[in-house]
Amino acid sequence: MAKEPKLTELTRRERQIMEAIYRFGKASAAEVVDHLPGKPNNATIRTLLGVLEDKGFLRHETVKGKYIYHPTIPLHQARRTALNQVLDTFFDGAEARAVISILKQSDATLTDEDAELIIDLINKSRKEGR
Amino acid sequence: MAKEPKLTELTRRERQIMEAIYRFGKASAAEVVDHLPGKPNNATIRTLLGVLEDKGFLRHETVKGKYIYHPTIPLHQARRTALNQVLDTFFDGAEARAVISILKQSDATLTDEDAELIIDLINKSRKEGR
DNA sequence: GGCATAATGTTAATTTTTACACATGTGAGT
DNA sequence: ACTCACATGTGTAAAAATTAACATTATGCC
Repeated sequence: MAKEPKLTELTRRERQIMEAIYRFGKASAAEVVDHLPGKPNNATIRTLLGVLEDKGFLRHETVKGKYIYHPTIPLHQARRTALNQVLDTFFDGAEARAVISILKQSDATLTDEDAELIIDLINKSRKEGR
Repeated sequence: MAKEPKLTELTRRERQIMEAIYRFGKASAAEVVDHLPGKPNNATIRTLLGVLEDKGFLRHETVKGKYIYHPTIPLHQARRTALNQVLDTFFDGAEARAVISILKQSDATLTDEDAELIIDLINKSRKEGR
């Protein structure tokens, strides 16, 4: 079993697998292999799929004898975590807030404050640059 | 020596170190240790710093006997790579374009098309949601 | 200069990750 | 039901990553 899976603490292959599955929403072992750099051995991927399931990142359903894996962490939550990580590392506060605002469109509703901030930033960049 | 360093192909620790250094712009071995989860041994970090330098991700200058490490890949390029990775994995086309547009503010100037796209998306989300 | 403090480089050992061979199980068509 | 093709699970081995011990070199201050 697992508790509180953290997508940031995966090994390289594990991460590659999770990314592939998030891209497609779900995937079988063979499908994961097809979309992974280096086309690793099928058995290798199955091992790691099992590990990821144990760690609580994936669950599977059986369809005609095939295992179809799904992420347990919902897309909207995973994307938020992944993006926060990137923003914290590579962007400063104002830029990060602007990006976050845009993203709220998918999950929830943009607040007026968010929208104004973005518009301000856009106008500012228009004046300065060019 | 190195050739074409790819930030996406780092080990977990290596990645953590690079992230720490991008946050601060530069860092000594001791500073990296302080800001890393688990506070790993100083010697461990120095080994990895050496590896990262060999691989071409870092360079260092000597200041009063201390090594200060700097990323070789400039911030604007690293952020673009990191963000593209996240966008490709977790976001669909329209969302991704909107986010990218915002980011252009830091590197270059926003184009009119970019700005309009963002404003459209904002207005759309305002109408729909709420 | 000489000493204490703090930095580095190197090397080796442990732990973790990755890979694959082999045995077993499931499904579709004949 | 039989068989072929394709899935899966597991145990073992190889490769890679991570860790830290030890020796060396540099700095700052008396």
